[in-house]
Amino acid sequence: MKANLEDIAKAAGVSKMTVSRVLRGGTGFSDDTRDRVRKVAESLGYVPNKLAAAFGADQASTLVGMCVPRLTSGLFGQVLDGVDRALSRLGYQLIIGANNHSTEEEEAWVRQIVSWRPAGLILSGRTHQPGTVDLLRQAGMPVVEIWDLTTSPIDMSVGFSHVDCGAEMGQHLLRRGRRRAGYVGALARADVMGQARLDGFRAALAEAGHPLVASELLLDMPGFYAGLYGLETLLSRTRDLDVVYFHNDEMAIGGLAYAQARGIRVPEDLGIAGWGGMEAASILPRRLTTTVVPTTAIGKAAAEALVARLKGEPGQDVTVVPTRLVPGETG
Amino acid sequence: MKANLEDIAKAAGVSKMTVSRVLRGGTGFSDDTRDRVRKVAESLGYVPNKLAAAFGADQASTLVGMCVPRLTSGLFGQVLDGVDRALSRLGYQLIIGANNHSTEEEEAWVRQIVSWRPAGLILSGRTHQPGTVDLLRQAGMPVVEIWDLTTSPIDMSVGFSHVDCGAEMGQHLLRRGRRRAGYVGALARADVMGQARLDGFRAALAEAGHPLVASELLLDMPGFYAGLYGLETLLSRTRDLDVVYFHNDEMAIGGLAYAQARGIRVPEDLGIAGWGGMEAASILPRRLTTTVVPTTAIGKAAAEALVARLKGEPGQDVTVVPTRLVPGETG
DNA sequence: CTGAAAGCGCTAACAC
DNA sequence: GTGTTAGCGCTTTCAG
Repeated sequence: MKANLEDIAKAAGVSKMTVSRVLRGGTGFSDDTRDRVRKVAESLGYVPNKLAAAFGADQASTLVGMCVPRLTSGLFGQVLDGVDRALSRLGYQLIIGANNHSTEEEEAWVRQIVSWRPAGLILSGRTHQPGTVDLLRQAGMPVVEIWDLTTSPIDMSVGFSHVDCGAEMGQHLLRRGRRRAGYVGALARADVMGQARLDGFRAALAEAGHPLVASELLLDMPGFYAGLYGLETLLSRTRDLDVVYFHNDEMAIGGLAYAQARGIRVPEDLGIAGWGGMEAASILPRRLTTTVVPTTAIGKAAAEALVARLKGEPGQDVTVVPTRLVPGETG
Repeated sequence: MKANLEDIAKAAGVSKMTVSRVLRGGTGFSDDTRDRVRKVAESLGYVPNKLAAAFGADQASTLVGMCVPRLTSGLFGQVLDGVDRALSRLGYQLIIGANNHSTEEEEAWVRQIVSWRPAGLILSGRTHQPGTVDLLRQAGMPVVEIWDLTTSPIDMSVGFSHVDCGAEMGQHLLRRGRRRAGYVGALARADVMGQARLDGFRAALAEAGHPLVASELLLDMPGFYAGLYGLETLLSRTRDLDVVYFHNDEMAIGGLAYAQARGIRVPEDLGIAGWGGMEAASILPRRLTTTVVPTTAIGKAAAEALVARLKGEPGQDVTVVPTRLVPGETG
């Protein structure tokens, strides 16, 4: 990794500046010069130094940072995919981090990343440490908050309302005749967005006069086994339920497995509903009642909003993406 | 984002160098100076510029690049998680990219990332473009190839043998009395590691005198629905199978769903086996026969091997991680 | 169309 | 314990 612009310039008999212009595909050089410079660069195995470029220029790199709650979440994997595709197409590189549902960890990550002078940041959720918000406002760098809708973003927001998701599901289950609902969650209270769905769910039920009967908030990660175990625990406390809403589809599918193992008929004896819209929900023998979230579209929209802002193009500060309740055969 | 070392130096009445030493937690300053500098830095809202630091120092940043086949793969999400946890603990930041199972896309990504002068790179798979290998060797930067075992890595390798995975599963199914096996894959031939499992599987069957009866290689992503559809397609061509090996667990579970929908009894009428060890495999009414891959451990080992190399600590060039065939109730 | 000069913010090396 | 000097590789600005 030795050759730099100077080396190429010498070998090609031009100045550094001309080499720089040629290699960045600018204008202001003859075809002859261009060909000569390119050939020399190639033969020297030149690799540009973006560290120097970003530093020397105006301090803004083509790095974009993105912080997600967990890297093992299937939904966030899809969001990341949407972001990555859009960003790499536009010439940016993606730095990622996980905050483990902690705003403190998020702040630590943001401090690290901001010192790389990224072009922008994508954060998950609307809840942050005050210090994080101060830092980002002061840095004046484009920030997109995704996943959870906020009407007063730090800068921009792409998301949907978790409260509404929960409320809609509550109303749907009530329409289906369910009257005694339970809830199985995970991550304790660390996941504010899961909490928001529970809040919406609870409020919708209460409003209709059929309040939530019982809930079980596990400490675990929201996986298949947690759902199975969570339903078992919930039912050991209260048998008298006619439907259970789960933190997400993985857990709901775990709940389904428990019901099947115990001979509990779904949906006859017990309704089951999930959230997220994982692919497996639609191929189950009985399709899972769930809320489909447009994950990849959110990622794409976030990346594009960020880049639009960087290019000075007009764009919306708040983008609401629609979720869709898909009635299945389980509730 | 205005304050720099100079500003702090002036306000604290010391030199830039002293500020630099204090802020990096070095030695060579009085307690008094330290406290004063820290206070000033804090009050000025100083954010260090890693671009300048990495550039000015020795050209090696604390950035680590990692390229995975797909960001939507659950298994790679777990690997990323392992890498991220280890790396962030050690003070590095993670740049990611997806190559969509294409070595050409991988090379384009590597060229972008190398120009950020990362401390090291983690690549997935052992197959790369010649240009990629040349570039990396020339750059002399630590590289860990993960997932697919190679005894002649570019630099280091952490993985296991996909051929062995397939062979083991073939032998296991033969021991269980299966004689007419089929295979359902995805991603056509783009996924060389899935191909390797098929190769191993096929060879084990042939060796025992019960060669593979039929296989169906879909173009799709290896998901639940692809598995369902793939089994349907395979069986429409050949009814006479007593077991089917799938590209991964998602697809196997999709196959299970198809069998259930069609009244095909598993494992009586048809055995089903997957690969990967996703959590859902173990909570199915009939636990899926599969191969468990230590995803997070691979990520952790890769990150640690990289950092050991950076610190000049001795380490192994090739780390073999064991996979484990878990006999379930489906095959 | 091309080049020279200046400087981005930081750190290594050395001097005091 | 602290300061000075030099320079990393590039781009911006301005001059020709």
